Amino acid sequence: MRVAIFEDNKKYRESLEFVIVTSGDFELCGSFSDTKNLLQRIEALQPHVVLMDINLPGINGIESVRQIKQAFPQVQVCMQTVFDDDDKIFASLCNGASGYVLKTAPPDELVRAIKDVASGGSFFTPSVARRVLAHFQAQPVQDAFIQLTAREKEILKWLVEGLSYKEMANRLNISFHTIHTHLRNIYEKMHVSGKGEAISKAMRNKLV
Amino acid sequence: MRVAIFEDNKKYRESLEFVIVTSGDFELCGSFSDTKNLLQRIEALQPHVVLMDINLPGINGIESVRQIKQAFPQVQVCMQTVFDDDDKIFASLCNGASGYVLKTAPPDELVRAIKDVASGGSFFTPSVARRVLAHFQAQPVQDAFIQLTAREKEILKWLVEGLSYKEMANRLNISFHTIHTHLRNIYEKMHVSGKGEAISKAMRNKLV
DNA sequence: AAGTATATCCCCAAAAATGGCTATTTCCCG
DNA sequence: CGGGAAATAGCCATTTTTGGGGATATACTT
Repeated sequence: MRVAIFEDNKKYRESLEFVIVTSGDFELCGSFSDTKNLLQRIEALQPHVVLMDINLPGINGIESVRQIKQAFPQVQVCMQTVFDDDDKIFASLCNGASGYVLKTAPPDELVRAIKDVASGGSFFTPSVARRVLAHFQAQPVQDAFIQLTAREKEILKWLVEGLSYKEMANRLNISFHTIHTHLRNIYEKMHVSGKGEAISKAMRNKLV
Repeated sequence: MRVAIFEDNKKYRESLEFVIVTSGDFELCGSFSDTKNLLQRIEALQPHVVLMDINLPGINGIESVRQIKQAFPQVQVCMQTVFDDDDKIFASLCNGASGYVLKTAPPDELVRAIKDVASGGSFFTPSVARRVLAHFQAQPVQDAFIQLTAREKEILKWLVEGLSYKEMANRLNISFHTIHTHLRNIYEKMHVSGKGEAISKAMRNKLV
């Protein structure tokens, strides 16, 4: 298991190196203080996992992970930082990072994280996991009591796709009038009065 | 650290009990095979962490976590299942679960998960973490080159809100015909042919 | 000065959507 | 068995949307 490090703080970089080489499970294939020639280095070293500091001089860690994942999708990147800052977490994760470990984490958590991401899983340090979770739980209050039947959901789905009554009737092999009736019922259940409101409410409430 | 278990499979429940009592860090305060009198039990036992099977008879685990978190927000719930099914993962997490451990996970992972959630963090088993991550990285392929003018964006916004041509005309103090013209231009720029497609494309591409 | 983009307005006619009302069949529940 | 939900289908009339032609004014660019 080949691991590469990008970390500008010399002290911390050396302690990372120590953890990696003494873990017994990894081979340290590179350790750098900046992202110069980033892609060439990755290309040459062929690491399985990259440990990347989120605050690097020059091109920062967030942009780096994007570049790495674009050029080498099979390389897994695990981010590291002292701060657990929302924006940076989400920016990193959206750009392709597979893990996020705080620098305050104990060595065994780091080892664990590397193993997890290398084997195709992901690892979040608990405080980061908590923030990721908050994102899901902060979803806009859904109108809970919109209870559509299976048929109605299907028709709503096609409505959102942009089909007309006629097209839906053809697609589902039922009469135009039936579509009409269903849509009337859907609008009533959703408390809306037309296509426009129905579609945006459906999308916002994830009814489709 | 008080831990309660809800798990209908007797064998597995007993092995959970064993892990909890032998870990040395936890006090097993309750172990149940169903969710009868759920809230009363929680009330009486005052657990710090609840281990909840996602597939329980009667009221299922997903509904249970919702109820627990609503009545006792300070109680941390960690979900367990043999399946790592997308819908259930997200339903649980959105309903307030703080952790998600597969039943195939080794005991030390379970212990770790309980400690993490008890201390205010969250824990995802690596495969679950990977799926959570996938949700962030699944950026809808944005149609990059839809260049609307400010006025067009404004009209599109109201269209998504569900306003009719007439209502928009009133709102913006311009003629119905102007709305008509703008929408024609908007539809052409967006490569759509009607309200329905325009609204869903606008929402998907975050044009509004 | 000519050309282009933007916003505004208008006519016409066809196509689509909506709302009120009724009706049949099927299937499930008490 | 009777009642109710769900899916199906229809009639009628009105409103809304859409696409095809225009047109004018203003501002900014070349």
